[in-house]
Amino acid sequence: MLERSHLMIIRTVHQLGTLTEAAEQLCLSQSALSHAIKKLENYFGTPLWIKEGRRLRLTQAGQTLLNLAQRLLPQFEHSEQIISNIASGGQGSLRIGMECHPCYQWLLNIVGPFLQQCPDVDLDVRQRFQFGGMGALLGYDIDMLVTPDPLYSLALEYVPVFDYEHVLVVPKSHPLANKSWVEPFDLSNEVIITYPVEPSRLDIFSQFCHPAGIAIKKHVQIETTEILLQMVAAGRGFSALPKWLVESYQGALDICPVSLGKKGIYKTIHLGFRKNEQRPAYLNQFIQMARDNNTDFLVSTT
Amino acid sequence: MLERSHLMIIRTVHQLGTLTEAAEQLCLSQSALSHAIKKLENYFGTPLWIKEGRRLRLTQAGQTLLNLAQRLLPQFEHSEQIISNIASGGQGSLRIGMECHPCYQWLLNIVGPFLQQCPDVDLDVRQRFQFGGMGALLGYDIDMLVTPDPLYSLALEYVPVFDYEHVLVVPKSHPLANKSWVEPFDLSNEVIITYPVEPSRLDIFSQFCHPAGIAIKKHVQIETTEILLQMVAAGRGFSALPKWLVESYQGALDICPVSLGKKGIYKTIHLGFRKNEQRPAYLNQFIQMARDNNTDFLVSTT
DNA sequence: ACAAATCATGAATTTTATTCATGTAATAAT
DNA sequence: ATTATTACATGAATAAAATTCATGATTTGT
Repeated sequence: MLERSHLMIIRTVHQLGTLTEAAEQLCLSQSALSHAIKKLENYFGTPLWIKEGRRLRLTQAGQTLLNLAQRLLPQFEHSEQIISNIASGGQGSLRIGMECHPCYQWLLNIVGPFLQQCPDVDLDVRQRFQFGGMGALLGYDIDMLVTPDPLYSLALEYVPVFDYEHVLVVPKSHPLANKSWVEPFDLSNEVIITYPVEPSRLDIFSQFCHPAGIAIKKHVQIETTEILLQMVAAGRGFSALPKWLVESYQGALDICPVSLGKKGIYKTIHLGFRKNEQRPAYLNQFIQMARDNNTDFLVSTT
Repeated sequence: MLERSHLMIIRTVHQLGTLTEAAEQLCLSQSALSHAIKKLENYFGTPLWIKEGRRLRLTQAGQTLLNLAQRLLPQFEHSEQIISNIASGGQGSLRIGMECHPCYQWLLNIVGPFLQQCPDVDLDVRQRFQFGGMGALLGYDIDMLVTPDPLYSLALEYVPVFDYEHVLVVPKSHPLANKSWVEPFDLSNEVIITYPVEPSRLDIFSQFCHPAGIAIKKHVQIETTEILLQMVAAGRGFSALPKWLVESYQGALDICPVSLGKKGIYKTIHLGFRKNEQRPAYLNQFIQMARDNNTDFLVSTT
């Protein structure tokens, strides 16, 4: 029968390229691995690799197994980790997925108190998902999703936990800094600096510029919030971030938040979960803390 | 190390309730199973069941493993099936998910020719999903989803394959049968017969009655199309179905399609797939056939 | 209290996996 | 070309693991 150890063989061989190296990593002799593979191929009645000279190439059957391995092995590993946590007196583990950079900043304020109140819970935060945050939830790669854009699914439910205004960030010295809001055409011919994500997922484009038919001058992508805001302060462009985040940096940098449109753009961070599934107590605890804590840090400064 | 065989033990014991029965189903002696369990519990350092008299109850760790087993074992089984199909000269397998009853009727017309053109492909059609059709796609429970209501996801893509009008079905003898369309208030105080799904997913309610603030007299749910239409013909109520489906029964039953609203309600069946994944040739073949065949059966009668 | 059913356990046995020693084939170096 | 090197395959020997057998302990229903 196809076992987990076989999947590990498939994955390791694929990763290292040669049986000898794979055997070493798997703590097996080369001979043992060779025997094991032969037996597996025999079991299926089809080769899993074809040997092109010294190179190994997966057959279609082998590819199928590799896909399976890459999906299932992480789940084995995670469950084993949960159980060893439980075995050593812990409560369980919580894997949080983040779909936006500002969410991460927000999360940091919740995580500290949570870890203190639930010291027996293992925490893991992830940020890149093959199939998006929703796919990660449904595929059991994460247990909770933090997102400002909850996508509907029958199988998921979302809890709103925090409202904020999404604002334009301009240098304090810029004329726009004195206005209380900007119009889309104020951004034509400006440089916009954002986190490196798809433009379609950036509200400043999808909610503000594009509906008004405004094209910007240039789009620059920067990974870290600090550098991004320093670029803005240096007059290299504008950005768009949560207002609370901008305000927390206002003491240190010459930047200024301005509303996007007269009414502003308001967002709500949601926590997403799989529906119809009994939640561990610590997960409900997390939700509770997230809802309670949602104004504590609005005045904090970095 | 936690192996597939352990997951099978967990699942079988949970399913049958006693170790003795489970051992039999697993083709093991009771003793062997007992030893295996003891070893596993030893490995994790925590019991997986607590014995309450003769009854077994899963611990939290055991519950974690049962969850894992119920998610992973079907995937093992499916991959093994695919590979044995490949091994015996086949091409692969295609698991199709259906989110609506009319889709099923539509699918039947495609499946026949497809099986003929791809005799080496195993086909499986599924209709109930724990996390909805989208969840089933993302969770690798199915490879293709047939749905008239494609839900957006970054990780999925949809191909429209067939347009149809969703119409009201009334008995031929009813006064409404002579009108070319009905208004929502025509349905107030009427009985509506539908397939047994959530009312929110039924277009006659969500797209027609509810927006107009119309409440119906009674909602009856019936599983099979034939019986449902016989009920309509017998004057027991109205229903709402694809026009082509109604027309295919008009020869046999005294029923009549009537448009919902002056403009009618038009739907499009979509095929959904995981994005960013290389598709087997037979899947593209299926899509092609689905798009080509989409008018062939509009004139057929049952 | 007794019979029936269920699970646990240690020792014996069988099965399975692994290693050792060696062979063969492909590639790289001289 | 020849030789050295690296990588994989194979059969027999060995080590490890799982399974059975025989039996004892515990719970449940009558």
